[in-house]
Amino acid sequence: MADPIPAVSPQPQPTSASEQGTFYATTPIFYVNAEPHIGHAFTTTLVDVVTRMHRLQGDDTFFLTGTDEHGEKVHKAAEQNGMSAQAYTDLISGKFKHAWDNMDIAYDDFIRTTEPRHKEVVQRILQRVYDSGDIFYGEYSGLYCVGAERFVTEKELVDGVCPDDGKKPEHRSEANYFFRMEKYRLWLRDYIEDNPDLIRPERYRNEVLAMLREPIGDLSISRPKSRVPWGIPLPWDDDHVTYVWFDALINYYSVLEHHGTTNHYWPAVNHFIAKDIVKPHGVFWPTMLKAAGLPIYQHLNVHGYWLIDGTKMSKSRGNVVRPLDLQAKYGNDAFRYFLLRDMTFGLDASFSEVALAERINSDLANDLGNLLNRTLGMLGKYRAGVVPQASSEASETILQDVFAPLANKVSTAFDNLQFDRAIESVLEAVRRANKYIADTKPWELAKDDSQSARLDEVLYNCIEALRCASVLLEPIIPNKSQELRAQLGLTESYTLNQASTWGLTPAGTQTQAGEPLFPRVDLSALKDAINEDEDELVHKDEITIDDFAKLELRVAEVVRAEHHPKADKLLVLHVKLGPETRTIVSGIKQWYSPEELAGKKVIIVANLKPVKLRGIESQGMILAAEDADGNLSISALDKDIASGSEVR
RNA sequence: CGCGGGGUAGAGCAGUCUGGUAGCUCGUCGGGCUCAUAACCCGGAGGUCAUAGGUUCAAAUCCUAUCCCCGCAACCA
Repeated sequence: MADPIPAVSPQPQPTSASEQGTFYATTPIFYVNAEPHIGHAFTTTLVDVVTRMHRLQGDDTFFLTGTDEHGEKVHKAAEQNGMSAQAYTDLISGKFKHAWDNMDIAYDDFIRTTEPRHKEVVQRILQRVYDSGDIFYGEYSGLYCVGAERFVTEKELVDGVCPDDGKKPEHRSEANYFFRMEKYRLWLRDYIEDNPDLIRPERYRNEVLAMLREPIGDLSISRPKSRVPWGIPLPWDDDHVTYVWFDALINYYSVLEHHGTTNHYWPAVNHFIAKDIVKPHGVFWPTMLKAAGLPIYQHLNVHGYWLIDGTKMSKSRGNVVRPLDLQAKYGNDAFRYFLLRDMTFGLDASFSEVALAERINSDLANDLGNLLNRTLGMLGKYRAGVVPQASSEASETILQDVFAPLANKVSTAFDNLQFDRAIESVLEAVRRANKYIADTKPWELAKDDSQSARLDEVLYNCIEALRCASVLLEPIIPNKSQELRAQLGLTESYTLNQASTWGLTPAGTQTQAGEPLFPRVDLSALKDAINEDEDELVHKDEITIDDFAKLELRVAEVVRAEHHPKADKLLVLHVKLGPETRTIVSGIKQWYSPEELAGKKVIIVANLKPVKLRGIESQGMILAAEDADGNLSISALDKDIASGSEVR
């Protein structure tokens, strides 16, 4: 592999452990009841990167994303916004599309489940499964909560009443169609046992296997149109619409049907999802496919969550940094690089602006960007910016040897979902190139005319290292990779294979040194800014004395307190308010024990509309202060005063 | 006993499946270099691998128990 003679026309060869050929990758279709957030952005970016890597390998790829637009919640959200369901879904779906376009997401198709091309396929598959006898009509009878407009389970009930509205649910039965999912449970279990790579990483495979140890029941797949009008009608019964999964999951398949490429791409389908939807994708979807007589997907790849600043996102602080704003602030490429580099696939990772900035500085600015800068700097000074002819007899092949196995290594790591390691291996090579410059000392070679050929060789090696690194990182930082090569004077695109082939930059190429590829982020300024933000208070709109007069604040004496029987974080306080007694449910269990509250006088909001909390009515609210670190302290009175006294 | 993840250097993490010299990045300290974006290169310091017990010639890794942290879900009025 360490061929000292630069290859002139390398033969393309498979570079990866994965089969060359087709690669079909999907994100989930995102539900349109909220705008895109970091989670959506991550999955989509991930799939974009993976697809680009396969394209670089020469695979025929297809990348699908889209939006899930049916269902009760969408219907309601549209009503609340005073819009038709269609107009509402158009709006939100457009926001997703716009976000992806802004982030250089190169999807091949964007499916919306409200499109005719999708509906048609869903109905066809439903009919097929219905005809084969795996869908049956049943009365779903259960406890229906009118206030919440949904069925509740026995388990959910709190003291026999609905956890949502605190009223007793009524018995109701509803006609539903069911998919005989349980019938396929043991088949699926065996299938997963026989295909260890079906669900990855292993922890999620184990999780699905655990689900399959117990009966999974049959899956309700319809809702009466009278109650949920926004959905795909069942082909054999117009009074019912398809419910959630039988509609949504099929998108992965319906798009290929629409394009007539099912046979081509389907066998290579890779689903990428976050860990919250493992069950539908790991259990519902394969049994649905099986029942429809379709082959099972190749891989279900499950990633973890991005935690914001380690734990919580605090609404009370004005400084909550929204990750998608940072994408705009630091640029798509740096943002993508961070997302892929700083998460171990399958595990949760922590997102923070400082971590992002540190990653940019160390990897992209200091290592990669600076390598380009110093190389072009020397080339400009010593060779007028023209790529020299490297000697045909290389005296050393250090860098060449470092990059030679890299395409394979990166490709294999990608196949194993080890994106962070793939990136790290490229950066290792970049660091090696920086060391190479320190070791060979081109600035000294430049002073000695007899070393001219040696200097040519060293400079040429640096340029090749940069070219190769840019190709290897292209799926992750597509724009900056091209920019890097543009500075090298290279405009053509390369295959992954050519990232491990030395000598492809033609001698005589005129380089175009430009702005630093990734400017360094001023970390101390950033940290100062973050600290300042923390000190700044965010004020609400000014109110008048009349606004304030609406509040009825009173002194209440806690008679006794107890743990809420059905909640982790709530205490139930019995307070005396002058002649009255009241029950107040409060989320302060983490900070106060029932014993220490007894006898305390506190300030409460006395005219707050009562509400049931986990089954117990709360008739007021205790005033308490919470700081940025989550410490909580309830209001206290300076001197003893009669309970019931009004506070102004 | 709701589901799940984690505890490895000051910080962030890999390594655990498959036992065999505890590793990476950042930070820090010292040195070098001057082509470069206060960069880059070399070296040092810093670890009872959460705890206890067990298996083993050998345990971060396998087994048992315990403690602590976190996420999801249900409720912080």
